[in-house]
Amino acid sequence: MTITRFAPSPTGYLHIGGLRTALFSWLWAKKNSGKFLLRIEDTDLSRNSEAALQAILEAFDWVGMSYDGEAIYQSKRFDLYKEYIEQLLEAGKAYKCYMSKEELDKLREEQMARGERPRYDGRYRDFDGTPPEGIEPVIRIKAPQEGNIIFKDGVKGEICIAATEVDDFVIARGDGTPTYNFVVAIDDALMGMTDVIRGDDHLYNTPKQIVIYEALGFALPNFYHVAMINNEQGKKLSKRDGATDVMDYKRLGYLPEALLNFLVRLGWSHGDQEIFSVEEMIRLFDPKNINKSSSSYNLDKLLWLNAHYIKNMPNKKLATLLKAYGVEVEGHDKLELLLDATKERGKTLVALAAQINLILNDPAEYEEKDTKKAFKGEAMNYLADFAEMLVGWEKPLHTPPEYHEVLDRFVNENGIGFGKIGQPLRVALLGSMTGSGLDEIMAIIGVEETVHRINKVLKLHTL
RNA sequence: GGCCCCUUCGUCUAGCGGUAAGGAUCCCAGGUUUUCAUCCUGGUUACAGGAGUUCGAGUCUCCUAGGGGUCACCA
Repeated sequence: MTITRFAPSPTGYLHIGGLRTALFSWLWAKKNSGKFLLRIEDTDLSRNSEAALQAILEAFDWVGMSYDGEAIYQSKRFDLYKEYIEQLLEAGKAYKCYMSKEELDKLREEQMARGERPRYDGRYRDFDGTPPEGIEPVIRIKAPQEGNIIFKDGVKGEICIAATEVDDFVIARGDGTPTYNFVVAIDDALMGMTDVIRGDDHLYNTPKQIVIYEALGFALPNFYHVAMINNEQGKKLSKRDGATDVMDYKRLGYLPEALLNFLVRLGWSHGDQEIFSVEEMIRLFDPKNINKSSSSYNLDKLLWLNAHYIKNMPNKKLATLLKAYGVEVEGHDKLELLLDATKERGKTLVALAAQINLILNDPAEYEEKDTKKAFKGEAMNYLADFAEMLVGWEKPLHTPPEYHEVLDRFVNENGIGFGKIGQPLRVALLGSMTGSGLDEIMAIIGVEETVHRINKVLKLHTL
């Protein structure tokens, strides 16, 4: 069975890049009817926050991803790690190092001064003398001192790193708490991980973890290192580049399906296909199609995807979502008409909400330029006459075509072009010259409101 | 700096020794639309550079350049 995981450290919100690796892992597990597990990497007791964990779960929930079983907290497994440390110590595969921090710093300084790479010199590797007083020793793993550590990366191919690049790194601190690379290896092995999909920045941790796997006799999982997401300038993504918190995208009016679709195409592809439902992603995803190179993101495409998903979303669902953006239209009797008339114009839920508000409320202000253009010549007279025609209309007025008939008659009777009444009417109704179709707008707000908005304009412009 | 990884239109990407180097987005033009948007049609733009292997290279090898990652008692 395929088992994957997402292993965040709870130090902040869920990053957009983190969501992508989580998505890849999740998809791969789902595709193979396997399991996707969540592990919280909180071994650094001083940096954890419960709020951060909640933020991660909230983001997962928003995009519709969920993990199997219970989340595993590394901070609750210290006893377990201790056992493995003891085991390694007894087997002579790890040892206590009594070097003080000061000594280590001094060593590094000397090495740097000589132009060497700072690394532990192994001075306690085979130590059997009397330990110095007053030092709480750290535990170091005995890493191989020669040869290469070779592993097959599912994305990058074969990776070969000289053993000399990996020194006897610390697996337990002076206070006895285990360190990152050690617990990752233990937990991935114990949790039965078959496929580890993670960021490229972990590539150099892999040989270290392999040292642990081998010392403990664990079987290696498949590793996949996904290249980073950069900003448009090709630099590391930072807060200055805009939204990096997944939940920011919700606030900005993006749909989770659009975000996932955008993310899945960042570094992964399936031929020329651009649009993927979650079901399709699950069916089609395969890490062998993950791109080797890093990608930079560009919001244009996300915006296009978002517009696509908004356009194709059932109105009822849209109405529910819109509530979070200050638009309450669920009970509106012209709901279908209202959303049909607006959803092709709003690329985000925020923009859509603004469109809807524009129709539902009489204009708070009128665009100066459009006003000048539209309210000239006979415009005011036409508007007044049109309002009159609407009020005196004897046939029912509910649907757009019924309103269209009024407009038609008006144009014919006055012998004018559509623009003569259309432009002033649009500005009167919306406050600007762009927007949804007039027939639709009138059908949505009704005769009374239409006349009200016309009169408001007449009053303003006859002063 | 050492080590590792990467390099096709501005951006996301297809390509898996023989293609007029394809798609998407963006941008531009035209059409549809009373406006705007949608939609449709068309267009501009790319194999980082240099050697080599080969009848033939975006695809394989090497070098150069550029970019990224990593070198903790952080994760």
